[in-house]
Amino acid sequence: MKILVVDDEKHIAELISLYLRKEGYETKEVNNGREAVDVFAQYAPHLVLLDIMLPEMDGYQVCREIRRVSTVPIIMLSAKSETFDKVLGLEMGADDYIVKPFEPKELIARVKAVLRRYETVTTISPRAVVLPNFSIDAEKLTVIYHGKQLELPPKEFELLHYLASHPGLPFTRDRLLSACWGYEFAGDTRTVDVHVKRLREKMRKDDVWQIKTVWGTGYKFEVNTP
Amino acid sequence: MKILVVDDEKHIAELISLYLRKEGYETKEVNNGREAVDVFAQYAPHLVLLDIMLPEMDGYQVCREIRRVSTVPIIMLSAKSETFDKVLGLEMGADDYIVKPFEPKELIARVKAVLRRYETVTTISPRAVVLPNFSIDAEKLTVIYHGKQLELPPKEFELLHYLASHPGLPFTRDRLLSACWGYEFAGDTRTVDVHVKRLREKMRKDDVWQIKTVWGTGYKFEVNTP
DNA sequence: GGGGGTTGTTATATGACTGTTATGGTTGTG
DNA sequence: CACAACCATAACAGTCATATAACAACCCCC
Repeated sequence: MKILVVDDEKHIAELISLYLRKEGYETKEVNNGREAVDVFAQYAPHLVLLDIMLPEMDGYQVCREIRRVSTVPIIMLSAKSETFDKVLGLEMGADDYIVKPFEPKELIARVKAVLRRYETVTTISPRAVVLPNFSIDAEKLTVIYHGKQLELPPKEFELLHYLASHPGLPFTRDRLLSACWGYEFAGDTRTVDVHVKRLREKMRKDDVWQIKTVWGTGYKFEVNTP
Repeated sequence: MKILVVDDEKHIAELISLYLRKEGYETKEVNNGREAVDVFAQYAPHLVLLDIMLPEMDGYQVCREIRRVSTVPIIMLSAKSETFDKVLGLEMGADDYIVKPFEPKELIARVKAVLRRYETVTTISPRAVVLPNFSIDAEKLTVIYHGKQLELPPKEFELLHYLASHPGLPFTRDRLLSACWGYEFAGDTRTVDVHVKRLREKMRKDDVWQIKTVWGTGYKFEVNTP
């Protein structure tokens, strides 16, 4: 389980990291808001610990940005002296919050609780897809790929989005045609091949995912989990 | 400060309006959901008071529709008898909620609280757009562009303002037409193209932002963040 | 009424995207 | 190992969305 720790005070971020690593989590630390958003897309963590007070972009804004593309659980952090608005935090999509200073125990307990809660909820239909160096924002109709914003033509976007929304599942060409082109599409099924090719040549070979050919059936979006 | 009051019972809407006007707010009242969404786009209020039970489209749906295009604060209203789902309301992006019947005092207090919170937190208000060498003041209806005050025709201004208020989000021509022209506009969608062209030729190519064409969809305002 | 500026429409040009086809390569099968 | 079925690729052509330009209608303020 990967956790992204966002705090402008380096030693605090490191301290938190330490607690989490002790519990077997993998962590990454960043110290400002903009970086948090960027690193989030690259790192694709399973949980985000997010301080409110940050340079450049505050925690609420970071939270909202992340929520644009992901339903990843977020825990907000705030110093006791800062006024933390719970309603606002929840509105922006935070899952829980912790007031600093906190006991290591409490931190771990909340992290575990949120992850447990999240586990049960997110099995269905993500409107946005997030993987390391790859995320799809269905609302903005864009793909963030290795830090760059990729603008794909409509059909390619739909196809990639559909496949990526159902990782591991193979689809027949007919299925893909009716899903992305519509039922009334009467053309050749080779059309799908061509679009897959076009997608493939825009993507690197060394990603953790790829569009695989399922011989005799069609295609699937596969994520390697090493 | 403009407040949009949405309630299907006319006399209740009027009553609420009365309280608010007494406090110096400008108000507009509508009595059903669909109208609320349309009027919202035209009226561009600073806050929305939104009843849950509405004909045609309930308050949750209206809330979601508004959240598609704006971060304006929204306060939900519900009769005590109705089951108001707080979580659902917050998920849809509401900022607060009030149970009817309520004291005028309470209403005003919450309105003020939400507006205050909103003011302090959102560094970029959707009513004013600020970027390097480019800022829009929606109150004064002016654009400051590379140090000069640019006088744009009304329609061009509204279009630019609407797009710039939602950076990164693509809009269909129909959506732009109803947002900037009003829902009664019956003309051709090509109208939008022409206005975009006119805006583009008034702007430099080397700005940090631009109006981008989203093929198959419409247009978006994009800010480059290198 | 006349003139400048604004707005909406239309026709044409341009170009992006899409689908088809042909060819050659790959995979599985007997 | 040969064959058939299937798939990858490239190139082409068609289609559709958008850009552009030119015109017509409108408004409003003198």
